[in-house]
Amino acid sequence: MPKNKRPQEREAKRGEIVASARALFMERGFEATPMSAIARSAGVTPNTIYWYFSDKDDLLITVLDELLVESWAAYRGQTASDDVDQLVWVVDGFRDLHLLISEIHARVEVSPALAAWHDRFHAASEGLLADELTARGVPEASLGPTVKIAVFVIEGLVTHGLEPAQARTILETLVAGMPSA
Amino acid sequence: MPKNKRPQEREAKRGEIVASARALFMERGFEATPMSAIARSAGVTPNTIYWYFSDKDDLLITVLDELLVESWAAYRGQTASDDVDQLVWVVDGFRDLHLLISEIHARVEVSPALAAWHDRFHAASEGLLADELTARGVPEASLGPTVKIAVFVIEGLVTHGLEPAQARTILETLVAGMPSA
DNA sequence: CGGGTTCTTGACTGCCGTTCAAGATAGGCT
DNA sequence: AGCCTATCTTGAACGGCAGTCAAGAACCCG
Repeated sequence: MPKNKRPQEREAKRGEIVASARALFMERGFEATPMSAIARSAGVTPNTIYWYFSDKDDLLITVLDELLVESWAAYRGQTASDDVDQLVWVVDGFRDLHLLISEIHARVEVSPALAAWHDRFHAASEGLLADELTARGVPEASLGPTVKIAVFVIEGLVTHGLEPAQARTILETLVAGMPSA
Repeated sequence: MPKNKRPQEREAKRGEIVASARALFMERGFEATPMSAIARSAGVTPNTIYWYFSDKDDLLITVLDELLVESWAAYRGQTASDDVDQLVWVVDGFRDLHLLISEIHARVEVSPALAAWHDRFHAASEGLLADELTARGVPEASLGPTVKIAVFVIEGLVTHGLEPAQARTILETLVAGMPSA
């Protein structure tokens, strides 16, 4: 195309690739989705994807960033009544990402770029949770460990696919055991 | 070989394959270990492995069973002073398995055999932990959720590779928040 | 010393992520 | 108008992977 191809068209095609990848990654998982399937779904040859993304991990990270931005927006617009309700809401939101979440944790050991994304994600969400728990009266001293525990429980609930009812009970027990001022 | 080849030799070769697989799986992880590397390390052609094991997952499950038996024996022989010490001991034992543990959770979604193993493992270890916590005074009513929380925290600590000191602090906070009689 | 089971292997298939070099496209410049 | 060149697309190919297959080697039992 032209020297300065209108970035509109470029971004449109790029966006289609990301959308296809996102849908397939969420539905079948990362490893189970070949580049060829993403390409087919986006109406493109596999090679074309490599013009827009350096490799499959790069595409995954782009998808994850997109999901992250949307989740963040949804979180801001969420009506958090109870403490437990808030955690339940988070777990519910992650539920259809459980395939990806498990695979991310496995791939972190093999893809430095993904490891960096994972670290950023944890830092951000733990910071958010820390604010929330501080406001709820968790003392500064035990804040760090309490945040980690909550994060690990959330991850466990999601990756092990526990039923909503059971997840709620567990989160209630978790909150009941949190240190308070 | 013979009709009834002395099972000694057969088991010896099978054992060598398992030992090689175990070492490589633990060192590099499951996905990063090709069958060819296991074969080379065992002094065998890749095809030979398929005489003893139906596929790579079958070999993995054999390795995991072996590790499980040894862990169980070590657990029985362990001197559990404190509550926290006990959990710290468990986390320490799992530490060099963190590659495998992450990969198991991802592969559970794709390999029914591995999923079955994972379920059995959780049932067994949660049963064990339930006994332990009951003896420590956790009331029957909140036993289930408390066990799940502990398991998820242990898995989180292992897969995220937290430093021993940090892990201990987190486990202390966890135990402090457990319901008591 | 044959025969049939147990074991081993070389050759192969199909799929994967990724690379490469050739081609198509179309604005900017003269 | 017509070339230049950067941008984009693709067919073909590579190397590595898990797993299959059919031919062969090994060796106890009759």
